[in-house]
Amino acid sequence: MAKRRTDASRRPVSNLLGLAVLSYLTQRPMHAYELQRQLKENDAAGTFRLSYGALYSVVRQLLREGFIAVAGSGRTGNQPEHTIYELTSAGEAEMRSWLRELLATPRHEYPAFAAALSLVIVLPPAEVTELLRTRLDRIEHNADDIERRKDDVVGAGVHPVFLVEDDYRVALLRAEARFIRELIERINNPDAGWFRTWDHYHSGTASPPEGEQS
Amino acid sequence: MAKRRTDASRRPVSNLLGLAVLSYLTQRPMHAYELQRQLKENDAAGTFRLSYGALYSVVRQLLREGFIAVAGSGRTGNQPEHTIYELTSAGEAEMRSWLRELLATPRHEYPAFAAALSLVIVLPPAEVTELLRTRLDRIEHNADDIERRKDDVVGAGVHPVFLVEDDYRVALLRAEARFIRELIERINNPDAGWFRTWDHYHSGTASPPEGEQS
DNA sequence: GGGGTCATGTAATAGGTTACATGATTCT
DNA sequence: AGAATCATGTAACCTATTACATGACCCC
Repeated sequence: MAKRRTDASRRPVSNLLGLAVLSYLTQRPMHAYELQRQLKENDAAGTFRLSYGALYSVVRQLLREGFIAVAGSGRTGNQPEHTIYELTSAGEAEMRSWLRELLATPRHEYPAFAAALSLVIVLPPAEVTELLRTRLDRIEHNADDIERRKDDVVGAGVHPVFLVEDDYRVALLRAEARFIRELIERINNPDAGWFRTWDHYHSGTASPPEGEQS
Repeated sequence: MAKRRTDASRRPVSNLLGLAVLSYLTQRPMHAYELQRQLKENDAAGTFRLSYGALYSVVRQLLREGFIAVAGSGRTGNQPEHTIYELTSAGEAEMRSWLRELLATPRHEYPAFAAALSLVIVLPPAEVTELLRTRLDRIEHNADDIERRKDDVVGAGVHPVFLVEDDYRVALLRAEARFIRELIERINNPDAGWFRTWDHYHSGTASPPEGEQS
């Protein structure tokens, strides 16, 4: 139960897998391997970065912070024995507070595509256009896949409230697709004069990416 | 120059800060502190997760992989001496290949909000609505801020091609705002029957989040 | 001339990823 | 009966974050 928040605003367990674990333990006590199985079944793997090593890590952390506790041990068949964990009341409080924060407060994230865009000037515009077309295709396929899968699950009787993350993903992917289409337009519209800037960057003594430089 | 890719598809330096460093070094050799200054000036801090510790780490890795090389050392005034790094041709190749990949291939990311949405059923719908309203507000402010800042910079004479990341961010934020508005509608539309599912989850022996369970 | 902030890093720690281990089932 | 996969973890390694260090310069 080590309380040592350097920064009062940060949570003692920061990995979001921890939140998933807490919420799954509201159902009933489980052992680590079972948590993994459940997470996989609900393909939470699309939402949480899930690896068995990480899972063990967060379970240890949750235990250290007193958010979960050992509820005994068990064994199935002749498989290795395993430790069973249960949610504590501190853990339930943490889960709620964490969820509230995540819902209400947008956090600054660092999508890889934004990074790439910020440096895009180092590649020639024709190549960039080509690469963007490829991405556009893939993005649209991803969105279609998610939608299809979701429809299947809903068709199988699951209420849509359990699949809002999918809607969210699709909304973002569609928005990205629109953005890319417009970007391709802008790059290749001669009136916008992007080619000139590009050429200038490549020929002269280059000014830095994003460079507002003398 | 340790080459040890367990998985052929993964890059030996994975931190995106490394890409930024490579691209900045195309301009001229620099030392680590100067890189940091440049990155801050172009507020790349909004795009790359930037901390001085991480920067040093990445520089070491790039060096180890032969993507950059020591180009001597220098000193300004009476300040501590510093090591100057330059881009190698391997480094330039890596930078281009990396950029191409980032542009063409969408990578699966794990936004915190998606995680929260996937567990949203554990909070009562009225509270969720309230929290979402708060987020909506903040999202819109964020988008406005980015746009304003971008307009300022463009107004100061920088070509928009150097600020596409901002457009991208704004596009995603606006899309998220739309999504949240619709979600609030859906939650509170009695015809959609979300309340019933919610209540049922909270009353009975709870079924798991996302639960397609017997 | 003392207090802050700039310039330049190093060191300690903790978190996450990956590889490895090993007995039980199940499949063919 | 041997191969593959399941069930259950532990250990090693690498990375990233954070704290600490220390001399210069600058402002009041």
